[in-house]
Amino acid sequence: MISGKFAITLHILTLLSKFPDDYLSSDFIAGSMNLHPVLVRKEIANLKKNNIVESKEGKNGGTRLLKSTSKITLDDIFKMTFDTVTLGFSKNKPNPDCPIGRQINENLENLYEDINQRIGLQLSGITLEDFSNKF
Amino acid sequence: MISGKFAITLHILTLLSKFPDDYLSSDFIAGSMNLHPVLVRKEIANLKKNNIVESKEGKNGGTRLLKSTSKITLDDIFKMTFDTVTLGFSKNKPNPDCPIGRQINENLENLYEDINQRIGLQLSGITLEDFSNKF
DNA sequence: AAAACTGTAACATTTTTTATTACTTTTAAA
DNA sequence: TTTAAAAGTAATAAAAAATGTTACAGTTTT
Repeated sequence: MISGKFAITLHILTLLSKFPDDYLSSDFIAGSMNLHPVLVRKEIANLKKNNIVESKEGKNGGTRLLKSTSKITLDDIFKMTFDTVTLGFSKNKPNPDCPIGRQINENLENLYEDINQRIGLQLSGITLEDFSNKF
Repeated sequence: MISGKFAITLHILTLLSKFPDDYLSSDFIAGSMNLHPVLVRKEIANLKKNNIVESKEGKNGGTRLLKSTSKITLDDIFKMTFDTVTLGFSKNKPNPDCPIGRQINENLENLYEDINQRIGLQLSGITLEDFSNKF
């Protein structure tokens, strides 16, 4: 999965930020986004791996934030849910005998690296707290 | 089609820039990227619509640049091949009774608009000539 | 013990992207 | 003046990616 992860994860975290003391169930969270609870749990698994949230199993279980909303940036979320933003590559092994084909992907890669650096910089200036305050 | 268009179009234009006086056939171009000629012609149709290239039908026909490589920026290409860069949305109609669900897409949209503005700014500083010179 | 959860793998479905075919039109050259 | 080599384009097919579902094991509270 690539697309969707960032938006789902940010949605989850925004919800958690509004109830910092409660364990929210994947069913409750899924209800807010009209999504299957299993997909929510998959993204929560990723958040746990990154020590952003903790979960409690069993009855009355659920998930809550581990870190302060002011200590989580959108760049953190970007990095843990998205590889890189790209505008596409030449995917069918371009002709190695053509000087353009031979180098196109390398040059695209360089370009996209720049783009991603700028996006990272921008997103690192926005905390989950900032984002959550918009609601 | 969304993905692929930018990379394919940039590849086409880079090739054309290396032979500014020749009409290159879609078959020749497709050969450089190991792609079906029909897909190449589709992207060329888009370039023609934007007055970047012209084509000649019939035997010995093909496509060539209409504009100077120093007058075409990567932002021009971005704008004509890509809607917007996003990190995804909540696509299943999030719950309108949830304050987060109700507003999530609007807030994501705002965020992505910023991202796209910055990408546009960056790409507008790179001409086709600049890019082509890397080969 | 029952109920309400999480965790996760396997599988199914849907959507998007990419590729192909088929056929029309145009032009240059033999 | 016929043939070959090209573009243009619509319709369809195939492949890949994303998303959704089921099923079931494990955990914790009541």
